[in-house]
Amino acid sequence: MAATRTGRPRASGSSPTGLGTRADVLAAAAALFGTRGYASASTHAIAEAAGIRQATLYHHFSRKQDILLALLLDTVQPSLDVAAQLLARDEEPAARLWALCVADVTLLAEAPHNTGGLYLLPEVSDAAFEPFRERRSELETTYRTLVAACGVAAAAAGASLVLALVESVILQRKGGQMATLDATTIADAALRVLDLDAAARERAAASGPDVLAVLS
Amino acid sequence: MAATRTGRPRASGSSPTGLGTRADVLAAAAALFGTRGYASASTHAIAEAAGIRQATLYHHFSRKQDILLALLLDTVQPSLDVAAQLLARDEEPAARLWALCVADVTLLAEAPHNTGGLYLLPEVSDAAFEPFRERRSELETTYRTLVAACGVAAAAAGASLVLALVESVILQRKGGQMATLDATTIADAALRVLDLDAAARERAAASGPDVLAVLS
DNA sequence: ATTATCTATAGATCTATAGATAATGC
DNA sequence: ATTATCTATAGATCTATAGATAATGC
Repeated sequence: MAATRTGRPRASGSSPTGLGTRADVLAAAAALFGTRGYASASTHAIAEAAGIRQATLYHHFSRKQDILLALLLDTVQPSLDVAAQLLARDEEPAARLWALCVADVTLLAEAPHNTGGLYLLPEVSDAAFEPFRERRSELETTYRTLVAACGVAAAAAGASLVLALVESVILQRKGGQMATLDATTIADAALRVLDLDAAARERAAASGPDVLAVLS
Repeated sequence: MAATRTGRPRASGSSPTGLGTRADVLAAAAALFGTRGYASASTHAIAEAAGIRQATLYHHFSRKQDILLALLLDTVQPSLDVAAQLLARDEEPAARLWALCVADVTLLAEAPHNTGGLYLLPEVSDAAFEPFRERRSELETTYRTLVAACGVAAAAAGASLVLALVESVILQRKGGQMATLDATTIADAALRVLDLDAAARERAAASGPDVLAVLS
């Protein structure tokens, strides 16, 4: 059964991830883009970390930019999926926002190689990454919608602050510090930032875990 | 009086900033590092934007890294100055923390070319930028000290969240959106994140502007 | 004489393509 | 025959240095 693969074998070693060459390249690139930067992470260095020769990259990705684009899309998609589910439900908005924060913090905290931080690369403003920026913008819209539904007047400003708290995990990981903040701590903080009253915050934090539990 | 400068004249035009070549280079580099990234901003592109030839850069900076280092240090220094002054005063900690937040948000919001965001470049983890990282770490320590003095038990976690709110200005500017959040809004949010009681927050926000006013 | 600029370039990359090779699949 | 890898390389960079040049200062 063990899928024997077609094609010339690698010169040295085998798939570091054990998930195939595409996954090897993505993992290697995620690590290098995050630590050295996009342009400084050469296709040669990525290939070496992936256990293949430089030119073999181009059998899987036609341009270097496609590697970063794939990483960005793979990272934002799970957040978008959670956001879409929460937007469609009818629990209290504050409870759903709390659940969204917990889910996103968890995704960011547990993603290998801190891929959540890749969107901070200046190169992401390049036209090639527009498909990512569009989805990222959808995610922000969901935050804004939920914040508005919580009764916050300045929803855009509130959503910015909430997102800043959620993404503080990225900065924590970048700093190399142990993530001392757990997801619920940040979600609780988000509700305080929005200045919801104590009763509403307690209800949200109490029912939030149930909302989280129904997500697929 | 108009200081006629020595040295061969430029081939084309004159100092874009009007503040001399070093300032021209720093301004050009700040813009390009922020929009294209460190490695992708070639010394040729920086020089061109500064109105000089590529090789002339090296009369002012001996390595490309020194340009980024100068930008990073110039950006963090004013924050450190404010932080040191506030740490030495004896007003209520919450009022001083509020003032620090307002001062830092203002610096980040008004800095030309969003230089505050340069510390997010992956290349900053290189050994060459250790002098910056050390000062940056001092700034974080000041936040942590003030947060602890506010009576917050988890001071490190609290300081992380407060810094995330302050630095949300950087992300706002990166997104190209108009900065809809003003400094006091963010400082108020910081006190809520720390879960200070309403009376303490009101006192801090009331006396914060006076603390801010005495800073030199 | 000193300074800040310039032109020219060496040497070291780095991306992407061309074409060969070594497996499996039919 | 198809596939995934390999080797080799063209062409385009990019950083930093060497040395010339055109100003002012003494």
